[in-house]
Amino acid sequence: MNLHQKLESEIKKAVSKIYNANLETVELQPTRKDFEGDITAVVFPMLRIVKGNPAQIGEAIGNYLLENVSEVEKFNVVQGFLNIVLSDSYYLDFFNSVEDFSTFGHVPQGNEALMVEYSSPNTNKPLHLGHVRNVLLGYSVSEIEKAAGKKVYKTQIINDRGIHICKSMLAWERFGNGETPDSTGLKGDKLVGNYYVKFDQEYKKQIEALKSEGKTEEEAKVQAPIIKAAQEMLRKWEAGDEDVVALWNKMNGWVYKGFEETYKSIGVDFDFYYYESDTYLLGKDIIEEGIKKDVFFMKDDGSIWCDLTKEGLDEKLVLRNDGTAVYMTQDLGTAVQRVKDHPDVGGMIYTVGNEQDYHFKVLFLILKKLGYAWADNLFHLSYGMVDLPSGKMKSREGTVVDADDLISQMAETAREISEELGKIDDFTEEEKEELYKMIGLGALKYYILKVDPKKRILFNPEESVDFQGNTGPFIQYTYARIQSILRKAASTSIGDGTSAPLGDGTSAPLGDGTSAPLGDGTSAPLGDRFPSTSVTLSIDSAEGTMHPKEKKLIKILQQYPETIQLAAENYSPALIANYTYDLVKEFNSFYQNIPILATQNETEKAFRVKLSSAVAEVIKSAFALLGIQVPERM
RNA sequence: GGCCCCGUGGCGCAACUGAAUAGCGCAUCAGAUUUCGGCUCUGAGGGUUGCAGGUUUGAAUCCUGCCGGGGUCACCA
Repeated sequence: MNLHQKLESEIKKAVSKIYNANLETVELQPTRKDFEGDITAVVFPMLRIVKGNPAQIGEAIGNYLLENVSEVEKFNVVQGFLNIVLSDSYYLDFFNSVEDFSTFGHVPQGNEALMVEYSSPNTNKPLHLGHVRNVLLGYSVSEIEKAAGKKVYKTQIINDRGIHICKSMLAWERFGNGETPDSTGLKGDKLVGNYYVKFDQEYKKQIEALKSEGKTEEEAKVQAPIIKAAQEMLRKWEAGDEDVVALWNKMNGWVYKGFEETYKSIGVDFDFYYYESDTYLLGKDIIEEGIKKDVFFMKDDGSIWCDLTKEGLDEKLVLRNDGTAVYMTQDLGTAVQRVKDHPDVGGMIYTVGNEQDYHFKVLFLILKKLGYAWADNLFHLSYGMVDLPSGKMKSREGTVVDADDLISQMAETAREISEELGKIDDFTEEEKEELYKMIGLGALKYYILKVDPKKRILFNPEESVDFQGNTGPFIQYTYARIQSILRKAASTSIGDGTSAPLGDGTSAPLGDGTSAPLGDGTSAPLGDRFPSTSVTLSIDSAEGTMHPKEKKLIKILQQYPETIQLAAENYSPALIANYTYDLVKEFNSFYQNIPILATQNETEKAFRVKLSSAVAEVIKSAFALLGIQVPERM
């Protein structure tokens, strides 16, 4: 039982003892900044059950807690808010109880698996900024769910067949002159993407030509020879035509290689791949099953539908009258197939843009109606578009921000900034490149993940992404700085033995100059001694109090496990990002305001070093949940 | 038009799912280094939370109606 729960039950006890009433719930929240206290109990809701003056009730409960809960040191009541102050030793005990901050807050893996689908690209064009958002979200949510104790299978369904694929195949066949990634030095996905664009250009030309012959736009679109040829190619593919299938395999192979490079560069991976060419025929057996269960019905023309009007939606087609599958059929089939393949899967997350909100609403509803146990644990991780200042991104019109270009551009910006600082002049070129990429990616990932997925992002490539303030590099910088301190701490204690290596002339004047005024100026709420006997790392300096900045840091560290839990429940990397920022901001304030290595008292110094180290571990751990690496130096 | 999502200082975002004086970053202004990394820190100015009602002891948050932006209403995926 954690303290939160303990306080809750003690408050209930207090109310039942004093007022002979039973509280259903107790509202606890962190104390507001400008009031003294750590946790605040809100009295107002109790008034429904307990009659009286909120302030008096708060006072009575406070006194009860003071006597019965050892962690409670004092309290104050403001209006209907009971502000509870916890003792320093409570925080120290917590801090000392954590064995390893690098795994702190992570829950051991349970048996139930969650399948997370993300990326799911078409194989006719390279990945762009929109995919980047998708991939970052999917990967991060996977990591968060893992940390919260889920077994996670990362997967994607690759849209590797269909008319759009045939378009780039046809264009390559006609205009490609046998070009390959090797012969051109282009990444495979880029090469294929170029032919997709080429097809469209040719198609448009033909449409114009037909229009000038007096055809309407509609007619021209249907009659253009090149589109007919593409359709013919699709028919051949479906019939298993050897040449077409060979070409299809060859070109998709190029694309996959290109994709893998991009994924590797972004730093994401997958456990399983599903290909639409394998799954597009799935789902028909489910249709029959659905008819038997009366979930689906047949219309006069033989097409199969699902009636969702009772649920406030409309009727949805699930199978064409010629017996061929539609998008919904495939998704039904694929979902069921996934559980067949991996029976431990108890839920799925689909990372797909919000233009498909309706589709997934319907998909989930149908699966529920069909009675699958796991259908209650489906979540559409829906996210808004990434817009450019020029408007929407359109592959065919070349108005996209290419993922690979974007990554190298971010690294370039990182280089420019890094070189000014000049802290890594002794790095080799490769080390530098790696670092720039780490920082550039950190900026990009954080920029995208810190905002609510539902919101649209306007991405301006001109302005590039910030490196100061609430950004990835700011947090990476703080981590690197802590590492610098830890290196120094290690070298001083190893260097001269442990006896007196620390004074060395610098600490004396510094300690005097800075620590005294700060300690006094900000320590208003403190002034009490904690029992130094009961803790391994206590502070027995002259004052005998924990510095408010230290206490605040520990307080934030303590919130990490619940933050992971909350982020997992809400599928929200943004919560992790914001948490990390709060932690870092607090550390920087701590760092700026009180000495660490220059601390005179040895115990206190060791404590501060350990605290810094813990902060660094948590930064690293939290950033790993976002898929962002942190450098030892930068 | 029906349904869904979004609207918070100039800009970009928060607000622990209904609580105290709505926080933070960028930008602006004023300060801080005889200290461990100044990509830092301390402070100031800047808000009738799109508008109007309603519920509540209490609303950015819940309900209703508008306004603005986006999405979706395919036998495309």
